[in-house]
Amino acid sequence: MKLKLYNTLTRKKEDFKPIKPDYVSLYVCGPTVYNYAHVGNARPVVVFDLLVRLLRHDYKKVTYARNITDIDDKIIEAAQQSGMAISDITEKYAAIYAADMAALNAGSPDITPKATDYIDQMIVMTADLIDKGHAYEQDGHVLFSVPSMADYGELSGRKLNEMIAGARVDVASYKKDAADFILWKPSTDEQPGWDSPWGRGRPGWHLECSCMIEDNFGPTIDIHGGGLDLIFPHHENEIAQSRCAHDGAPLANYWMHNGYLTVDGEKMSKSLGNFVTVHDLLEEFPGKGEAIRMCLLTAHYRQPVDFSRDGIRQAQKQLDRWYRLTKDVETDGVEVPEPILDALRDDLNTPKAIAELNSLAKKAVNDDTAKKQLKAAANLFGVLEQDDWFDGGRDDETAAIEKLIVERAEAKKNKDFTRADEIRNDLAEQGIALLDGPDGTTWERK
RNA sequence: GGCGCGGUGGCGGAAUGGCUACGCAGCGGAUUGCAAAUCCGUCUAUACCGGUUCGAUUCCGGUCCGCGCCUCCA
Repeated sequence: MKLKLYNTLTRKKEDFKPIKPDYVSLYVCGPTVYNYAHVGNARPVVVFDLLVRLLRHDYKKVTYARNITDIDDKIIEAAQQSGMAISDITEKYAAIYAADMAALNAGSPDITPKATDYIDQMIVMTADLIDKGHAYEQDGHVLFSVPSMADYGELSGRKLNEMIAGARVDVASYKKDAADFILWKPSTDEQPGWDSPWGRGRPGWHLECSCMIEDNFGPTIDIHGGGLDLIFPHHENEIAQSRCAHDGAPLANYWMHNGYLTVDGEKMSKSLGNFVTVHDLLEEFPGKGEAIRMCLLTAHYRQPVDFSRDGIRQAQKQLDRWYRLTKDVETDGVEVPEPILDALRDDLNTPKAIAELNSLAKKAVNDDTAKKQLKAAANLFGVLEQDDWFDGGRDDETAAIEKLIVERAEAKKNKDFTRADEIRNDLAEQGIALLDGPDGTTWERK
């Protein structure tokens, strides 16, 4: 089966055809680095990581870019409040972000462009848009002129007059039209800034993505991704900038947007305060990043996922079972079974793929080939990649546990079940479960 | 006000014009010194009202409920 993707631009599932037959270019909007990422922020990371794994399986070459926004008013604010230098803040949180996402088995993108490395390109594009009549300077600001673009709103399906009626916006005095948005804005002496034809200033939010895509890929990429909340205004404005700078060439042929992570049915967001950071969650579930990943993939990516610890526990149990089945299994040369690939090729139908994995797990009980296929397929899914799933991380305790297991075996031999159960219960209190099998006793950390 | 998404069993969550996955939990059994794990079996669902149809959970219309976006947001 060929890959099908739901395209936000057409609101339909479409057959995926990359610009070049063997190559796929993909750009996903990344974080603004001024604090910890929450679980909702992690959802697109996991979703698009899975897409990239599938694309790498099906295509010869894939280039995956995810940017880092390291210049933004929120970062400036964070610097003022903390007294830290801006670069210290952005480097610190970019590193934490990378580590937290890696714990969810989300691989590093091929390219991680930083906004501050693209200031020159942003100035060039801004000047170009002014030249082409799509932007204007006013009071030290440069604004994109939305009315100058005939088909503005194609992605979000909005019309200009409808938006203005919404009027939750205070229209700034320097805007000619309420919908116009900033390409470049002036900086005060305290604010970070770069010299430009319009004075010392800094770029607007949307511009970096347009420039990074142009610089790394050219005018048009295959897939552009991000969360649902980026459709408007961010992606709409990226399209406006890029298409007006590139004689109307599309910015991306396929636009993909993941649904929200919710908490009690409401969107998890920093402003609502109902968020849990990935960092904290990893401390709460040490060594179980894969369970968090799995939990995020239990629902189809365009559906909402309601966050709960119980969901993570459920995912963990599922993984426990798969891990037990594939212990010491090698996957050399084993192909991922087609039903699982086809489920993923159907617009990333992860629940279907998980169901197929489970049917494979059922078969794997007494079938070594199925065991290998299960592991290979799970690896494509981005799970079953840890060697220390059950005994993660605490080497200092291992010797003590094994010593108690020996003592208990001795006790059992002597029919001293009181002592044997005592050892079992003591270890259980430390979160260690003992499993008596035909070949002796093994243990798992819960 | 404008635009959009969704309501499936106790819970999570797919799919489909006819026979409704899969997982968790529950229940029964096998196994076990006990337990866990494992295996076998098993109960429960398509918000409401109309329409189209031989047949609708699926298509159409309406009602109710929940959520989102409308320049901070993944």
